[in-house]
Amino acid sequence: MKYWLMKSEPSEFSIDDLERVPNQTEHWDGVRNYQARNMMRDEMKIGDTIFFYHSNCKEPGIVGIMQVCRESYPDFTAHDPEDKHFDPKSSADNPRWFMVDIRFIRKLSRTISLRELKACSELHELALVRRGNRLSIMPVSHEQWDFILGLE
DNA sequence: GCCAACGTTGGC
DNA sequence: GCCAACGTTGGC
Repeated sequence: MKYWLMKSEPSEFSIDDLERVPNQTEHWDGVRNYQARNMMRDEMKIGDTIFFYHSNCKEPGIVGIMQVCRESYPDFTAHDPEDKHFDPKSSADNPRWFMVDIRFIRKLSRTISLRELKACSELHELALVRRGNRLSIMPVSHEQWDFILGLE
């Protein structure tokens, strides 16, 4: 089983939104970055666990845990001209973008902030805290996962 | 709202 | 294939 971190702007979709959604399950649509897509498409497996990260907000940080409950399939929002993430270069016949479904596991008892994560020498290899990082999906090692949960 | 750091696009 | 221009991300 692998570990991941996925970012979402809480003004778009927050951990509270995920907790409220039917079955507490949602598709992770809208990823339009090849590196992130490749990880979802090729590496994410059912049962992998994921940190839910709030980005571009007042207190950026890890706020919860979720789990992969359906492996990759085409991101159909790319084919809807009305959708914010519409991509005319993707089609149902030849999809360019993929997504997985994820299920809410739990909220953390507190936000583990980016500021706090940056201050931990144990996490210097984590893509999230590396300079200029913009990846919206990234792998987390088992050691990093346990360390971060130990901060809670 | 600013802006640095990226990724993508497209002319050549 | 290079690279300038442009668009986006996301912390601050």
